[in-house]
Amino acid sequence: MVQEEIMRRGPWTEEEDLQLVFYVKLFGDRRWDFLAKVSGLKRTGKSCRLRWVNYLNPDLKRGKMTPQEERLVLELHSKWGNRWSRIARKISGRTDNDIKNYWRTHMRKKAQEHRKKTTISPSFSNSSPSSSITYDENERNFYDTGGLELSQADEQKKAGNQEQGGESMKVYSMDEIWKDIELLEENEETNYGVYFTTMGLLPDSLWKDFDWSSTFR
DNA sequence: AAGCTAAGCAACCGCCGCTAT
DNA sequence: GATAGCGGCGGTTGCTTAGCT
Repeated sequence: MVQEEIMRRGPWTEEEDLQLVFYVKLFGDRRWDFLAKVSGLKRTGKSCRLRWVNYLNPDLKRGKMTPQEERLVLELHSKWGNRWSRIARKISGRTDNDIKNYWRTHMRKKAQEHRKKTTISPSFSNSSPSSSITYDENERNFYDTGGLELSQADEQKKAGNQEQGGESMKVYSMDEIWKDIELLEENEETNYGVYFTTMGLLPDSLWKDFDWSSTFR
């Protein structure tokens, strides 16, 4: 008879957090399945890893992205596309999830600005009055760029496909869109210094109250 | 004050690649 | 070499909070 252990799902409780931290300190942050079992947490190894990597790891930075970080994300994303973990490794204290979430929000905003622009100022759109691109498609285009490094091969393939596909509607390349975004960013650049000096990192109560120094020693 | 919408964040899912057996 | 198990990654979803009407 197989005993199916009922796994807990959803938000983590403070007790679970403390328990996980304790066992990670004890056994390290590698063997997640083992950790999940030995800790007695009714969570999967994956869930434990995710909780640690995205929340409990004391090396994580909390709070809003700094302008420097934002620029770095933009730069690296234009280079690597949606390789979130790779980007995250270059930005200390930020997780792939952080960056992914940031990008999603950021791109949603940009897509909206872009949409406004195209409705207010048709010149941007190279006068394509009956553009059949829906908002969702626009949003996805903004969100899901391949990155320069990774997409070059794809772009070549796509170019070939377009030729084969014959007549296709006018769609703006990501290069065009990115140029536009970069222009926007540059125009905003002068404000960054002000934001940077006034912006602090605001850890939540857990981080304030928890004695990490004694836990990790 | 209540309702609505957007933004932010945490967590899950499915897939893929690596590794041990 | 085949394969099962695990960790890691990217995509997506859903809940909470903040801001606006």
